[in-house]
This record gives sequence, C-alpha cells and structure tokens, in this order.
Amino acid sequence: MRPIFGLRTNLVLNIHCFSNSKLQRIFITSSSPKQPINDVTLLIASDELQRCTSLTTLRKLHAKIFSYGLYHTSLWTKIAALYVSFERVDAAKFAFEFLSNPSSYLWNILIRGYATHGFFGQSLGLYREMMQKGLKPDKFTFPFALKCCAGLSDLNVGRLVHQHLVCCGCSHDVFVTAALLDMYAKCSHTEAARLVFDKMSVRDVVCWTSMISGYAHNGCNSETMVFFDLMRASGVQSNRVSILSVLLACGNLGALRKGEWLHSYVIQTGFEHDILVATAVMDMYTKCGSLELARRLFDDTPGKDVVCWSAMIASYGIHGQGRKSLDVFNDMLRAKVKPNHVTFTCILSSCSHSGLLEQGKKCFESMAKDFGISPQLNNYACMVDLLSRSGQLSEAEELIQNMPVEADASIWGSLLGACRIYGNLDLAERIADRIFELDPFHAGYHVLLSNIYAAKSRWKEVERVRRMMVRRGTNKVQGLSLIEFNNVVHKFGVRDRSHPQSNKIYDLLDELVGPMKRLGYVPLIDFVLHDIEEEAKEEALLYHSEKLAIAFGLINTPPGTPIRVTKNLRICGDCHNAIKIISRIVNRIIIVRDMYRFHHFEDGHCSCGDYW
DNA sequence: ATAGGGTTAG
Repeated sequence: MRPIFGLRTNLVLNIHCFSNSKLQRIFITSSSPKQPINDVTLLIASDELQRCTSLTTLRKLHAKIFSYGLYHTSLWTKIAALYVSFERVDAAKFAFEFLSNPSSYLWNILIRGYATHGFFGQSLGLYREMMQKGLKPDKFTFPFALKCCAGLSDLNVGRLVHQHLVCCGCSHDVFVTAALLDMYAKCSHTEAARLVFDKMSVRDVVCWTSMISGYAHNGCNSETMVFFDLMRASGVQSNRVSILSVLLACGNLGALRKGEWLHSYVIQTGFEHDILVATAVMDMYTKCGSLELARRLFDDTPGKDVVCWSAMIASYGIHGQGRKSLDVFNDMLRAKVKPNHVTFTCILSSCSHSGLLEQGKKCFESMAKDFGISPQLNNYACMVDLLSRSGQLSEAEELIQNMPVEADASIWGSLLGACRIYGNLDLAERIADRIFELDPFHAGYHVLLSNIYAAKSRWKEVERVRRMMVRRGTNKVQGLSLIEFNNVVHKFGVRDRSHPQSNKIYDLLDELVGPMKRLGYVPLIDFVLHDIEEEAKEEALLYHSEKLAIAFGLINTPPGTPIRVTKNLRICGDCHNAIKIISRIVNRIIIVRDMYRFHHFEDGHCSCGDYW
C-alpha cells in the first residue's frame, strides 16, 4: 500500500490508489487526530462528504472533521448542505454558525432549507440577517424568500421582497418571476400576479401553471379554464401540475362535459396512471355530481394511497351516502392503507351528512384508541356538527367546552345552525355573541340568527340583527348559481336579468308557481331578510339564483335529462322545498350542489331526506 | 442549488 500522505503533485495519484470504501474507512476509523493536517486530509474529507448518503455517516464525518480541526469553509458548507438534504435544518444552522464568513451560497442553502420545510419565519429571519450583513441576495435567494411570504400569506413582506429583487436586478430571472407571481396569487392578489405574468417575456410551463393554479385557488374558475386553453394554444405543453389546477377549477364550476373532456385529455397525455391526477379527476367527477364516474375511476385505479381512499370516502359523504363511506373505509383498512386525520374528517362529515350518529361516535373514539391519531380541530368540528344536527345540542356544547383546542367561529356556527333546525332560541342567543366576537364580519351567522328570530316571529330582533349587519358592514357574499350548457358555464345571481334568455326564464318561473302551490308549495318567507311586503317577499324568493339556473336548464335541455346546478352558498330552505316540487312537476332529476353537499331531487324528494 | 401540486368541517 502506498502512503496516503504525499506531495501535492502526487495527490490525485495517491487518492486513486484507494477504493472509495477504503478511503472512507481510513478516514472514519483513524482514532485520533494525531496525523498532520494537510491537503490530503482535506481532500479525503471532502471526497467522503461527496459520497455521504446517510445521516449517520454525515454525523460521524462531521465529528471527525471537527476533531481534526478542519475548519475550512468548503467542508462546512458541504456539511450544512448535506444536513439540509437530510431534512435537518437546525443541524445545518449549527454548522453554518460555525463559520465566520459563510458564503452567499450557504446562506441560500439555509434559507432554502427552512423555506422548503415550512419554517417560513426562520427563513425570512435569515434573509433579513443576510442583508444586514451587507450580503446581496441573488436569484437563488428570492424564490425562497417569496415562497415564505406565500406560505405566510404575508402580502406586506412580499411587496418588500418584490422591491428588493428589482433593486438587485433579479426581476428578469424566470425562477424569481415565477415565485413572485405565485406569491401574489397565494396572497389572494390575482391582479398583481397577472401583472407580473403579463410583463414576462418568456413564459415556461411553471409560470403558466402558477397563474392557472393561482386563479383556481382564488375561485377564479373561468379564468383558470381560459388560461389552460391559452397555455396550450401558445404551444406550451401542459403537465401534471397544470392539469391538477384545471381539474380543481372544473370541479368548482361543476362543468361535467368539460370535465369529461379533461379526463380524456388526461388519458391522451398519459397522466392517467399518476395517482395525484387520478385522484383529482375523481374529485372533479364527484364535484360535477357524477358519483358513478368517480367510483368507476376509483375502481380502475391501482396503487391507491391514503389520499385517494379519503377522496372516495368524501365523495360518498357529500352525496349523502354515509354507509357507502363506511364501506370504503373498511375496504381501505383491508387493503392495509393507514388512515390519517383527514380520512377521519371525511368519515365523520359523511356520518354527519347522513345522520349516522352512533357510527360517527364510534369512529371518533377509535381514532385515538385503534389508530393512534389524536383528533385535530377539523375532527372536533365534524363531531360537533354530527352531534348538533342529530339534536344532541347540550352534548355538542359540552364537547366544544371540553376539547383541547380552542373552538373557532365555524364550530360554534354548527351549533347555531342546529339551533335553527331545532328552534332553540335560548341557546342561539347565548352563543351568538361569542360567535360575533370570533368573526364579526361573517354575514352567514347574522342571517342564521335572524332566521331563528324570524321563525319565532320576533320581528323586532330580526330588524336589530339586520341593523347590526349594516353597522358592522358584514362581508356579504352574493349568491350565485352556475349551470353548464353547450360547453359554456352560465351564471345567475339573485333577480339577475343580465342573461339573454331572462324573459323566457322569468316567464317559466311565473308559470310554474301556480302548479307548485297546488302541490303544496308554501313560500318560506322567513328566508327573506328584508323588511318588505309579503307579496314582494314571495317574489324575492321566486327569483333566487338556483331557481333561475334551473329554469334555464328546463328551457334548454332535452326532456328526461338531469339538470345540474352549482351554488356558491348553502341552498336556501325555500328553494329546497320549491325544487322538490319542481322535480315532480317537470319529471326531471335535478342535482344541486351547494357549498357543503349535493342534493339529488327526484319526484318530489331530495336525497338528503331534508337533513342538511 | 432554484419556481407550480391530489383528499379535509361549516
């Protein structure tokens, strides 16, 4: 064996005399740092770091390098980078702090490390520190600083980073701009994202996808669809991520025809075997109202993971088929796929929609007992909802008070919803103030309370709540209903007359109201908040957005075909009654998706069994 | 060395 220590000129030659494993052994096993430190030791250490593939080896090497007193920037940079690659950002930070003058490269590695593991605050802290030290962030720094702003939804810091990257001359880098665009989109500022997008001279698939996904996640569903088509028209090949976003938007719109086209596109482009895409297609079918197509795809998908199984459970849930959800859950356990807390959220909400109180309770108990999953806020929320809807109001209140996490407005809101169903004004009054404290600008809770008063003919209080809403300036969301026809999604608001077929639509509703009343339809005027005459209240109800969309469907679609409508809010009680009767009069299946679930109306009945 | 991502209560 030749000596491992030699002259610099012999270095390469000497190193090559050893096999890789031998090199490693010699470096690791040499017990004390008595040998002289020279270039060779450094080179060997560096070589071993290069080949290091496990955290254990890295720790040993790190200790060795430290005990040898090898305080070279290049080695410690490698050590830090390796710790980041093994997801040990804090260990990397330790190595980083050891250096008096870490390079920008190493700063970037750490900023990236914190950002990609969700430690956004720490990452931004380092970014600030880097600038205080007089180091200039570069095109590798900004994407991660922006990712942190996006992750924190912090538009103010995001804007500062934007200014800074312009000053640093990085505003033309494609990675930086894509991250900038994404930051604005994730901070719900789609207009600013669009400005960034429009200014780009070169747009790759990632930039297009950031814009598409930004639109999709901000509810700009039509824009998502348009941009997906524009991207393909401009010659950019879509990939799995852009397809995921467009499927999300398509599901939000409830555009089944377009969705079927997208499914065939997925098959054509070879993404059908991608479990993420397959799950998204399934979810799209579910949200477009076709449980059958969702189930068929589910059965045809091999290698289902926990997300895919949970999605199928959720599908049956929002269509009100709780027992099927439980069947799928049992199949999942038989397939040896481990459920997570989302799976339980899906099951519990499914039980809640179907009124399966005992089964839901059992699942909730078994979460921790049999699966070692401690319930999270969502799981408690479902459980409170299940108890509330089932009429166990005091049990629900007790659970809220005893759960280890602080209840938010929406959990109390479930209980308030149950107060409306069961006419419990005392409890409603008792919890309303707390809800308004937690979320003072939510129009829905005010409307709910007002409806509870209205049901008891307490008109003075109805008026008081109405004034409260005006005073607080609650964020009223306009009710919208969508219906797809001939590949176009038609949109209707309350008393909307902007549609070209408005006259026909209003005429049809006016014609229908007589036969509806003969079949027992009584307008539920306590769903009208305004202080107006009875007759006007009836009229206000008749032109609710969901009724307009259904009338449009009746006019334009062939007899016997189902009508599918998507509503952005919860379906109103009067519409629910009216649509049941309309389904009988016109002999059509009418499928309405509201904010929370599906209602399949047929021959005077609804699949929810009026339990919603 | 870098950006975009499927299921989740009300």
